[in-house]
Amino acid sequence: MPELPEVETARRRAEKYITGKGIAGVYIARDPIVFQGVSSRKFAAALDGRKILAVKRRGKHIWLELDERPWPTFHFGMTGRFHFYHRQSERPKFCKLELGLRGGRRFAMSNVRRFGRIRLLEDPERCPPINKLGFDVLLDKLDVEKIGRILSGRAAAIKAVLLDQSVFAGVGNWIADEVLYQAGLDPHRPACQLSTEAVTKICRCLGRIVRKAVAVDAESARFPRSWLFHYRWYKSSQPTIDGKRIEFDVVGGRTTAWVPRR
DNA sequence: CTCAGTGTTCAGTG
DNA sequence: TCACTGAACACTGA
Repeated sequence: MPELPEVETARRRAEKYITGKGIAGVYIARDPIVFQGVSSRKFAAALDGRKILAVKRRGKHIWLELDERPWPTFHFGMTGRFHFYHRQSERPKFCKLELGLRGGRRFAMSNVRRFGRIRLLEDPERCPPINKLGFDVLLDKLDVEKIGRILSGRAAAIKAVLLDQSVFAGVGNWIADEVLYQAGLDPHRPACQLSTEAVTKICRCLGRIVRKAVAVDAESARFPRSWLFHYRWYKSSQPTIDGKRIEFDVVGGRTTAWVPRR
């Protein structure tokens, strides 16, 4: 589910479905990994009876603003999802948290692989990990000069730096590869060697890709046919795009699909 | 049966 | 302290 467009889409759906609703009934799964050891009693006590005022996002993190603190804060990991439904019998598999809402609706987060996290924070925006995040393409203006300065101090491959949440909040593996493909840049290039022109291109492509993905509700089938995204998954079959071979390397610890120039 | 995966964090190194 | 690398985390589906 989980790069910026998917997370923003989940945020919008949640905003529409649960804003203004009162919480009446909380289910918390016993899962010390996802809840990082915070007891289910403490969680339920913090949420039950509260009113949901807003649903906010920064990077890949989402939190609910309630009428009283602390506030629940979600990270999807690789497999986290939100669910919206009415009957308890529809509770999803691997449900970690379910809120009953006044009026009969239910809201839940599931997480198969347990890389996701649900935290209880006094002030999510000012607490780690959210206060450590860098530029969020949708919330912040991408300041090319500032970003250029950051990149000039990083010797790691640009692909690795694109994945660094303290620089580009919300960018994940497919967005990083898509940006570099559309910008015509080699993912192995040390970030500090990029020209101003290359940095400008990265910022432009990043903005365009994320906005477009959000505009189609992060439904990948509606991403433009020209995007590398559609061709990158068939690793074993030597895929091509536009007649050019797609290469697969591990860069920044992640599988990287890229197209050598010419 | 084996392995990779839309992610983060932490230990270890330089 | 900082930048960086690689492993660990947990589980499913190809």
